[in-house]
Amino acid sequence: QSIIPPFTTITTSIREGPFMQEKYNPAEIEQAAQQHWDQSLAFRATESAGKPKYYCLSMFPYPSGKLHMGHVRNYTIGDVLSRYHRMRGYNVLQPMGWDAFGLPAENAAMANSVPPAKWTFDNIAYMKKQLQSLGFAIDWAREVTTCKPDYYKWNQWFFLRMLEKGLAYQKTGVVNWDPIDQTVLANEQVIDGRGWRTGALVEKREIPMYYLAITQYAEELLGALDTLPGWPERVKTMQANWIGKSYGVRFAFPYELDGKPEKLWVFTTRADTIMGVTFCAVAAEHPLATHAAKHNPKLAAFIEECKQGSVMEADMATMEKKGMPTGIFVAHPLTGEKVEVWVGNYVLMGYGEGAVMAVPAHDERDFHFAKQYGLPIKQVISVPGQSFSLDAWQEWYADKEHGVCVHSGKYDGLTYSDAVNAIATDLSTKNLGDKQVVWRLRDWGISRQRYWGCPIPLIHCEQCGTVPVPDDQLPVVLPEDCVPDGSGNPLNKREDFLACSCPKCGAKARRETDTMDTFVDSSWYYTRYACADNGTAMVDARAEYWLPVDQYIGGIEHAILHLLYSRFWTKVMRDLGLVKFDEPFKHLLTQGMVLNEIYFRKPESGRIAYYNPADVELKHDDKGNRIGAVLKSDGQPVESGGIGTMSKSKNNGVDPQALIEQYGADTARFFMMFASHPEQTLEWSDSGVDGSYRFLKRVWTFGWRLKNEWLSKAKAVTLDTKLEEGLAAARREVHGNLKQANYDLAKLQFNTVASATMKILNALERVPGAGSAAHAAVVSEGFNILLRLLSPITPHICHDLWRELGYGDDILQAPWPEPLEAALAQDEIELVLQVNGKLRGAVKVPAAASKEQIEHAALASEAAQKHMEGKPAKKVVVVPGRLVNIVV
RNA sequence: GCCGGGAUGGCGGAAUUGGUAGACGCAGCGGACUCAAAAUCCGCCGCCGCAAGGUGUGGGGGUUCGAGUCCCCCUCCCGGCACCA
Repeated sequence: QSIIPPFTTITTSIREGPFMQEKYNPAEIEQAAQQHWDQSLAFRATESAGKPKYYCLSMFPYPSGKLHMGHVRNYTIGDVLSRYHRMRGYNVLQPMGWDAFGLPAENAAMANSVPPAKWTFDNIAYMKKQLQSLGFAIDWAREVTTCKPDYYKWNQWFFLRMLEKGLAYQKTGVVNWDPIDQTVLANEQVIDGRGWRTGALVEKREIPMYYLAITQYAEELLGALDTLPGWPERVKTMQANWIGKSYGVRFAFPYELDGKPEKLWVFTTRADTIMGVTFCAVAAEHPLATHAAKHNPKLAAFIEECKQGSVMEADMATMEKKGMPTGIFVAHPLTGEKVEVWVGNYVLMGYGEGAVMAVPAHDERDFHFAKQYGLPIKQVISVPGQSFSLDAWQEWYADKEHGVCVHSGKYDGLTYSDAVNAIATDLSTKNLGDKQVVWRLRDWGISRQRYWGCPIPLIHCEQCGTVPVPDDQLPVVLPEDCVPDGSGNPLNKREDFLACSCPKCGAKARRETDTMDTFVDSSWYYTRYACADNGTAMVDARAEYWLPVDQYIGGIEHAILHLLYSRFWTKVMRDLGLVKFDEPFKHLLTQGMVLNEIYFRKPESGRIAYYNPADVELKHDDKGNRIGAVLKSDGQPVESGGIGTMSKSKNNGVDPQALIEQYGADTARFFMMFASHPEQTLEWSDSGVDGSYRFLKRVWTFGWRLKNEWLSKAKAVTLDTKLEEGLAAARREVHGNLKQANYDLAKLQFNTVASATMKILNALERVPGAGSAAHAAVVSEGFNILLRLLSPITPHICHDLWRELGYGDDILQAPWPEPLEAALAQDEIELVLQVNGKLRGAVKVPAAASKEQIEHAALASEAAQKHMEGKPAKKVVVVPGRLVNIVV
């Protein structure tokens, strides 16, 4: 239970007394510091400065209501980097904005009968205040809000440019359809295959949509990953796998339909197994399936069944694989053998050809499918030393590295690549196929049948068809007073929005009511920060100064979609001549998620109730092991649901506002940095916050003791003279920790930087000889370093103490601290002594000792003699500066 | 299911990338101050053991003088899977 009093109970200031220390009052000093930064326009960024630029960008928030811990973590990381680089002499830009379109606003509208616009703008106002109270060094003059016409106008303008270039086009796409509400559902709104509001079984439905041709950039998006050394390997790997370049063979099974010759096209990466094909499978929507179903009611019913369920890939991959024969046979392209075509619920129409060849002997899914339906299995690959059996699937059946062709006629004995080449050549000769590169990446469908998004700037005219809105009529403004009711897009009922005249013929026409995917908004906002005030162009020369972003920071959950779309958008902007850079983000830091415990009770009937961890008390045994948990309010047990990301649905969020109000922004920021490595998940802990607050109180108290008791004596001594060992040791610790902290900062490992500041304060508190001039000098030097090292993490307290101690007017202007080699130097060092790899003691040697001298000292040591038990040393391993290991 | 990541004391985490495992902090225990409590300060704190010592980084195997770190196999957890953002 926390016992730190809230700000309101803190007594008045007592600065006047010479030996009195003011109580640490974060509310007061944080407000004063923030006011100082505001008034001095400290974070206003301009292009003209003759310093290297550093554009530090955090992913902008969705204005969901209030900040959550993930935001605090994200923006603290960004702010630490911004302030650090600023002190390093960079011209820093750190902007902020709002990813303001999206589904939650419509849900809130339905729940509260408030228009999404009002809800969104209210949230923005509140969250902006919160961000300001955290003291982030943001240039608010560049704020961008994606739901405002001055921003989304350029989405529309750019979409029209892409349309002209053929990079935007129309085709049909499959969506989740709720048959009761008669509306399209987001994947998130489909729960166990049913609509979240109606409970109706969701259907797949094909509707016309607009797509952006990201696949035209697949090659560059993949290849350019190599030009991004500042990106984490894991993100690059995920993107490369997502783009998914694969080499294979596209080929056809010829057949006759109503007397006419036809071809069933498929694609495979395993053409070497083509002689093992025993059937084909097509998607339910495949024309061949439709044809076969005409006179086959059972098949028609099965196809209907396949159309049920969600469109999510995870669902498709985990569902039970089902199929039904069509009764249609095609010819094997090489042998001419008859091969039956099946409809399979696992074949996707939207991917590849919507049809696959099946080789049950060498594909795991086909194997199980064949076993289930009693289809033939024909082995055509063999691995030496392994024997094929129909009983169970074996990993090696799909091994292309060690396998060779068997039972494959002229291809027998060929390895994977030789077989693929030979078979592709033969298919090509017959005009039935060829080698082909295929991509897993699909074009980006941007149409959303939703209200709260950027209108797609198109007009439907009965005479002229679909006509783009002319540039001079942009933006197509979204009405801001609609309240959605869950039954489709309310724009369809807005005559004032719908009614327009055709730009071509002038006749009465209808506006397109689909809006854009919100990923469009976030694909280029980082460019707009450079020129947010430009009303006549999407970007201008200032973008060339600031971009690309030097450091981008955001959640790992965006590793693929957002980051890939942004890279794509940048390349299109470049090809349209708007910018000159190829990649938007030079360095990327993907922060881990913020997690918390989940507690719940499951009543015998009714819904699960989740309880916030703050309302739950844990029971421990004598040794501190957890033995249970009870709800504080009624003392009855609750069940543990493990840990998970903070979310409304699991009721395990922690409100940062309470944290800021109770402890102050500096404590919140320090704890966020201290609790874990920025790239790892962070498990929330209330008690850890107390420790951070205690540390800042100690910093404060130490600062005031220094000012009141010691500082005046510090000038009497210069630190280049030889210091007494206790003082020299303290100084070594300060500079050693600074050195380590600078090393860690370069690795963006802020948790150990925070630790280093704690170690430095610990060292300063132990400096011997308080009252002497030498003590004062060592302590003042150390504290000066501490304040600068700590200032990016906890800027307010450091700002205040820096001025109080007279170190300068503004710590923002101070240079970054560097360790002094002279302070680190040591005459004698201690090495770890091991015998047979086990720790047995230590040896002291002169810092400059040679390998032989170290060996000698080690062998002569008492600890070594004891543990060698008189046996001769077989080998002595010396690791300079670390250890010596004697092997006997 | 597929792709990516993770697992270290009672807890969050550290370990200079193969060299003292547990830095720093939280919790706990003991003590000082106090009429008392809070705050603050000092000390102890992986596990087993009185100790000597042994043992220990999710589990199993391997490489090495030496493995949390490298290799192989397995388990569990987290993120993403194209309409949550």
